[in-house]
Amino acid sequence: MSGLPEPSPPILHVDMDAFFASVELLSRPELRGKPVIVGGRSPRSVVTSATYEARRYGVHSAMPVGAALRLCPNAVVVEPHMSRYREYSRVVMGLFREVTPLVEPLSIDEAFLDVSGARRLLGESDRIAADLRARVLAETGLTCSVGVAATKFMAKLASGRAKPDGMLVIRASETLAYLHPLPVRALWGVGARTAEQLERLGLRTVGDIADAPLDTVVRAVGQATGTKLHELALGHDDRAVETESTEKSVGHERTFDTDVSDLDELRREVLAQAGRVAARLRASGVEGRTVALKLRFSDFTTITRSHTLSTPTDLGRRIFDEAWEVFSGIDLAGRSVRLIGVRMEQLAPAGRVSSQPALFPGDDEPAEEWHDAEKTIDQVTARFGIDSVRPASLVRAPRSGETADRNGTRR
DNA sequence: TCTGGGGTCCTAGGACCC
DNA sequence: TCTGGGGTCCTAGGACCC
Repeated sequence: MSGLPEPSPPILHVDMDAFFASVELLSRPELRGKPVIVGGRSPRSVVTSATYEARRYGVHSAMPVGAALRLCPNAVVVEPHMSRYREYSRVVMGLFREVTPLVEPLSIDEAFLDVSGARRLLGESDRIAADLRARVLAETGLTCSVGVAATKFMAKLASGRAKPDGMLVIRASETLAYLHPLPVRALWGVGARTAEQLERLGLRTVGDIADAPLDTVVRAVGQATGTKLHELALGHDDRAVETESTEKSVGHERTFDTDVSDLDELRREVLAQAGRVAARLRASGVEGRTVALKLRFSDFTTITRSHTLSTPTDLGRRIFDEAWEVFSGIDLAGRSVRLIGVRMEQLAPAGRVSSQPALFPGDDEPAEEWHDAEKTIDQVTARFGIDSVRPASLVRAPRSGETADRNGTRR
């Protein structure tokens, strides 16, 4: 190595702290400092976000709200307001884009930033990160944590370890020393199952994976995952920050408060979901070719059945017809249904109307029932005060569990 | 008060084609 | 005649992430 100072690492990973819960605290300041859980009101809802005061009791995301309350009986449960979170997401992503156009949103509350170009103008990346954190707080009242590193994976790892309200820089020269003592679970893509398989082979730490022959890792977890993990463990990750992404599927699903065996009720749910999926496809300007139906039974076994159409569609009627056809082919064997969902896959940009050979029967004059479903969606959106000026295709019905909110628009 | 809802990616087998 | 080999599409399930 030369005597030149190491350049500051180019990748930032920004992660909002307890995002949903923190947004709720903005409108309920009296709850600040208290254990707060964001979760639905239904008996089967889970924790979607929790303040650090609640986490101290062992509460974490995806935990049933009931279980969380047993751990932390004083916690205040707040229902989620997705549209509000989306709005704050839009604002913070906008702040990120003032730093660099190279922003890759990973989810509603986190993003990668490539600041390799911005450094010239804005200073070293740790300085950029500190300024950005201050800016986000000043503009939104929300805190975030930032990881700064040479690669995406290391930046994400760093932000996780900086939480909450912190920042961590891992220089390229420090990567392996930092990485290798960590448990395999720290690798991106290693969950409970994969960790178990790796540990069965005596691979306990990231360093163990780095030292193991690639073959061994591949045999344990498969070709793709094995290759990826081995690379990550060696500190290799050449993925670029991608500003563009294309959606691969659009779906809705619902877990019933109590299991359902009534076919009419299931049919109505599929009808409503097909309509919402179709509306979202149209809003995104895409059509889908594969209709997938998902069922989860009382015993939690889950199946999916799909069918690929000869031509793509963004019409609720067609999606419903196909989904219900698929449903009819399933032997329920007397089981009742806990969850049902409809998803469209194989998405592609919608063809121009003129390229459509013809409307399908019923699309120009919807069946009575179909018409009712569309009306229901319109009523719901109207009831929640969604801007009626906006074209219908840009408005979607609130998700179940999502409460009334002024702005129900997507994006 | 057992286990959400939105997704992505991978695997594996069979069909089908060349 | 005992059966090749690769590529692509479709389908089902599962792991994982936030």
